Amino acid sequence: MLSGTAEYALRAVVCLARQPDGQPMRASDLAEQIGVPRNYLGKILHDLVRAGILDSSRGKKGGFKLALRPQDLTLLRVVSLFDTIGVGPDRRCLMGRPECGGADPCPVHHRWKDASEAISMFFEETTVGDVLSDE
Amino acid sequence: MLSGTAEYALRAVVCLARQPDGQPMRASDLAEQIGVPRNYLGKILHDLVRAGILDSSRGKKGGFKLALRPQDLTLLRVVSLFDTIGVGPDRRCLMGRPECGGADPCPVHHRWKDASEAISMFFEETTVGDVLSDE
DNA sequence: CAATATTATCATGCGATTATAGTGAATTCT
DNA sequence: AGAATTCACTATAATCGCATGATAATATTG
Repeated sequence: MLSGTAEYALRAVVCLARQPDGQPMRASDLAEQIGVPRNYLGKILHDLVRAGILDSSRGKKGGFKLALRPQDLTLLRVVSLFDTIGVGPDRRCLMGRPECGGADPCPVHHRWKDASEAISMFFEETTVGDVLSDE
Repeated sequence: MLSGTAEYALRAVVCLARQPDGQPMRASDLAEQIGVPRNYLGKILHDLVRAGILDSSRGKKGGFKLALRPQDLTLLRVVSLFDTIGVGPDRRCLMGRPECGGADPCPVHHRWKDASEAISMFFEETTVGDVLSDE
């Protein structure tokens, strides 16, 4: 449902959003806290920086921090860097019928569309702020 | 959203369900019809046989056929052989909190559950018979 | 029984994802 | 200035899913 890499990214982002005053956090600490191999997490964090989701700073008091307010960062923006969520524009019918679309849907087309859109909507509409809301 | 293998299996099963009188179909014919590499499909079909979804017979008039009535075969039973759909019993929280369950859900737990259950429900409640219903 | 057709199974290659190692560059502190 | 710390980047290895090909086992037919 979600690749390991995407899930790591999500946890890292949420963990950073919990930092008081947006204080930066070192990659090693982050890796230990969320249980992800240190070097691998480094690569993921770097991807997040290049996407503008995180800011990084080097040196003694450096680390990673969120570049946006949590409530402005959707889960989709994080996850879509690593996975393709939901049914893309070129996604064909579940049953492999190329002609299955608006005009000539297969019997299960609508039910499948509803279900898969529920997933897309979740990632589109949920923000990191929502995840934090009760802590 | 669904692995290639699972999708192949789904198409093969649907194709077999369309056979008149449950006549067996050879792996090669099936492979050609649904556009899947012959040898690879053989492996998938074998998996379906071991799961009790298909019957196979060797020799001159052999082939594969459904072992159940289409309306008694859910898509979940086919797909779950190859993919894990939705949130299984041991599936941890989306955010990686081991304690996230019924009693102490994280803020997005319910929304995530609703969305992912829409997918599970689709596969659980849709049968091969449903897919065939308009032909 | 022999010939043939078909599934069953194993061994292997390929590519994407996942993970590791190591070097270089920037920042901070003394 | 110099040392320590930390991210940036590249190269490489390990793992897994996907796909192919060849061979063995089994059933049907005559």
